[in-house]
Amino acid sequence: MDLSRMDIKLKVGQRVRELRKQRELSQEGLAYKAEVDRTYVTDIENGRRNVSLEIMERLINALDVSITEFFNTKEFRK
Amino acid sequence: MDLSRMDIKLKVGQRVRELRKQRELSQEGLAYKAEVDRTYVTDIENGRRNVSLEIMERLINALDVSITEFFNTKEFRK
DNA sequence: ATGTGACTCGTAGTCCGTG
DNA sequence: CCACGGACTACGAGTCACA
Repeated sequence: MDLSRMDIKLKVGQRVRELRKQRELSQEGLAYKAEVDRTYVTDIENGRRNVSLEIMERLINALDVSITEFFNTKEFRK
Repeated sequence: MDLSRMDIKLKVGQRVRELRKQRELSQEGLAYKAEVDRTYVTDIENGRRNVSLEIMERLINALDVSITEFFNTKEFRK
């Protein structure tokens, strides 16, 4: 898979899923912590939503990671 | 200034401005490269807009920096 | 427990100006 | 060159029934 050409929504979605699983959270659990709808998390993880900064912040906080860490993977390094 | 409590929109706005000035671009020049509206860049830099991922990607590309690097500052490390 | 289509409603994002 | 405002359109936020 060519990471450099993958859509940013997909990259973010995969990163959310990766971190969520590391924390052993369900989509429902993450949704609760981030105060968003369960089905919205599904959409985000599957790259179907063009999320805004404020939602990103809530997800990242709920995943208990810094913004820097969230984007510190090879997928985001181009 | 307490960086940890500063809103993500303000942090992003400041980072855009910082990188834009390093590149010696005007807001208009950046807007042109990122294919967004001139007035929208003003609002973003001043932390008034809740930008989406796709617009973020366009701005970051226009600033010629990776996503990882964009968020790799102490403001985003919490 | 996750995924999907179809919604409503507010705001993201554009375009016209001003000082 | 930048900040700001008004008016507009497109799309993100947020929810639901159903699978």
